[in-house]
Amino acid sequence: MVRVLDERKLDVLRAIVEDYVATHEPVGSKTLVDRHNLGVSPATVRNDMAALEEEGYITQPHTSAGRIPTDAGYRLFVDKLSTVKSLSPAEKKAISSFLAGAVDLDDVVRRTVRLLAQITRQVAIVQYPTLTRSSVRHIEVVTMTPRRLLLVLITSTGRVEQRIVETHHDVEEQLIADLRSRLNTALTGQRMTEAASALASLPEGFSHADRPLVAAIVTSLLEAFTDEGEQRIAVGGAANLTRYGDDFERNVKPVLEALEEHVILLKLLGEATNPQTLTVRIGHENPYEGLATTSVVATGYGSKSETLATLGIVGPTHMDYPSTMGAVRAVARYVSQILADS
Amino acid sequence: MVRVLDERKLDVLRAIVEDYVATHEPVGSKTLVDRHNLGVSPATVRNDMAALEEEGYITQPHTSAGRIPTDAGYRLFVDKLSTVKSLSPAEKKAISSFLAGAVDLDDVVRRTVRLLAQITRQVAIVQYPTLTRSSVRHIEVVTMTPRRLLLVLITSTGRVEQRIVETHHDVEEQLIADLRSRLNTALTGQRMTEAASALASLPEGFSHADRPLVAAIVTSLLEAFTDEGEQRIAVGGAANLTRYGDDFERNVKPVLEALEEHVILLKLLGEATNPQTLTVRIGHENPYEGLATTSVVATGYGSKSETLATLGIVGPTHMDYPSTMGAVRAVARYVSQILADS
DNA sequence: GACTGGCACTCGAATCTCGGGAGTGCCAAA
DNA sequence: TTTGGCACTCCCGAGATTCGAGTGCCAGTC
Repeated sequence: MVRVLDERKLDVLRAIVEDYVATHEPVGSKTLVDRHNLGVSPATVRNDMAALEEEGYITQPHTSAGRIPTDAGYRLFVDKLSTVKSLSPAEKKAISSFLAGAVDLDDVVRRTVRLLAQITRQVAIVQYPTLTRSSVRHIEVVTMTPRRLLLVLITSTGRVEQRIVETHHDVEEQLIADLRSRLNTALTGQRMTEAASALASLPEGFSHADRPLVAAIVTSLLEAFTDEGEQRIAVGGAANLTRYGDDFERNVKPVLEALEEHVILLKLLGEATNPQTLTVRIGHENPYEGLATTSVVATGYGSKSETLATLGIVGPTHMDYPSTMGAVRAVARYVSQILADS
Repeated sequence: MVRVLDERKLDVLRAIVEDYVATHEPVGSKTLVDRHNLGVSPATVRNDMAALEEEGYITQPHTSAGRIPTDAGYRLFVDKLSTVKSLSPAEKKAISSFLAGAVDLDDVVRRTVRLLAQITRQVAIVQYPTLTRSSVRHIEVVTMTPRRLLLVLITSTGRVEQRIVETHHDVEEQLIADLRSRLNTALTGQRMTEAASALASLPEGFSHADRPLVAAIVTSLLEAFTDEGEQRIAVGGAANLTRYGDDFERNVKPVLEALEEHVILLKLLGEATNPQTLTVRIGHENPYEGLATTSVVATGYGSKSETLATLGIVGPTHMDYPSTMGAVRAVARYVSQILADS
């Protein structure tokens, strides 16, 4: 009965999505025919619209209004009806030179967030490279006060992690030096997971008296290795939330709240995919109530063989998917490239 | 002619401010007399109101509406008519225990922002301790690749600053070790400003061939010492912007934009005052257009003798000043205390 | 069978009207 | 100087009305 594949019906859906994204107003059959040259009459379009509504791709805010796409409509649009839009050479140039100016990892992330927010005109989210996927570059032990040590962990990705360890007795410089050299001998170059297990046998090499201190340090480092000290995330472009239109309370507030909860953000970004694959979550597909009118476009970044972390944007469901996806993909690629050079 | 000091007139102003802050609605003479026991008739209050309006402390949104305070009105209220409200013992306890759980400087700042936003229900801003006011605890030089060095600067306040230095030739481990020890001998314990000048003579101790590298490192460190690598700032509680009422575009958007521009934020926070003094900037007093309906409450934190940095909140001019000021002051004190213990 | 023009119908958005009421300013009296 | 009285202003909200974009359906044409 229902012709699933009807070329023109899909054209109509595409036109509706494009129009609605551009105007943010329900689109009617007449307008549609005027604006896009579909080569058929409004009446015909109306028939198709009725069918599309029947199938759940579009809906009417109220009788006698135009149609707007449903989440399912956007989904179909993204999956079948659109192609990711590449950036212009000028834009690519701008991205690459802007990122190239970064002085350290923090700076790379900060710049990336800024850039992504600016290009997409949406809220940008960038996760810092995960610790577990990198290896130990160096461990430093610094005496702050005689009873307080600062551990500094430097990873292969350039990330610096710090932990404070309190002791019950004054610690001698000699012991610190010893610790420092043993830690580095044992751990440098190891991947985080391996390093964690290598730590276990560390206390053995020390005198009985020093064991408690060493144990405390081991605990602290383990914590650092296993990312227990939360994932770091950078957010930018919150001012773009203005673009949501009105109904601030319902649309914008939940997003602002989510942006402050890194746990939620991580869920939104989802499992890191490789840089070739874009994840798009539309409206209700998001694992967080309150983002019913919000979509997430995310992708992983890192080397070809290994994804370091995820970045993406958050915006209203009625965003320009082809351009946004293109921008996210491009930025992810350039960041990967910059990091690969390190 | 104009009696500048009229006790009752000030009472009326106080009542207007308090009422308006509570209800966010223009307040009329009748309501005012009902709600606060002023002991006079509405007619009398009306006379006072007319005078207050004449003097520029209150205004009418339109004829035949109640009055709302002007910026000048809030200013007078803050300066003369209100006393900073202390927190309850329970709240103090909560603050102190929440902050005590912090594991490092970053964590202290993150927790502070969160706390401040939560207590005041406003947007919180916390500046990281300024580098220039702290001293060098330790400098670490790490080889990342043979031609790429990572400098890690650890300050007395526990802040960790990193810089990458590229070289033209491979660098030998021996040289690195030499550098590390000389840097630390020369700089450890020095204040940033002194350290900067001590750096100048560093290259002298090295062979001619090594000079370029040492010079590059010196440049990089100087940059780090002098805070050129921008001030770090943490922001939280943006979701509280909902509290502004409507007119999103005019009130909320500029604030969101300002929050992303650290340069602007620094100006807003203003010169660090000592922890005893609260700075309040009301509406147009702010050095940034677009914050006409916004006030800033800020104060410094750090030790008694020395202010490390500034923290504060940003909110609508019609905020509850006594409570907000109390909260900001309290948080600043507790943070100072936590940091002093380090 | 697919498309089209025509037509009656629906219903939200914008405009208007209008009365109620909160609030004001002014004045004369206490 | 304070107060009660009073006329006046003007915002706000509740209908009432109009307007028009958009729809669904149907009969006619290719």
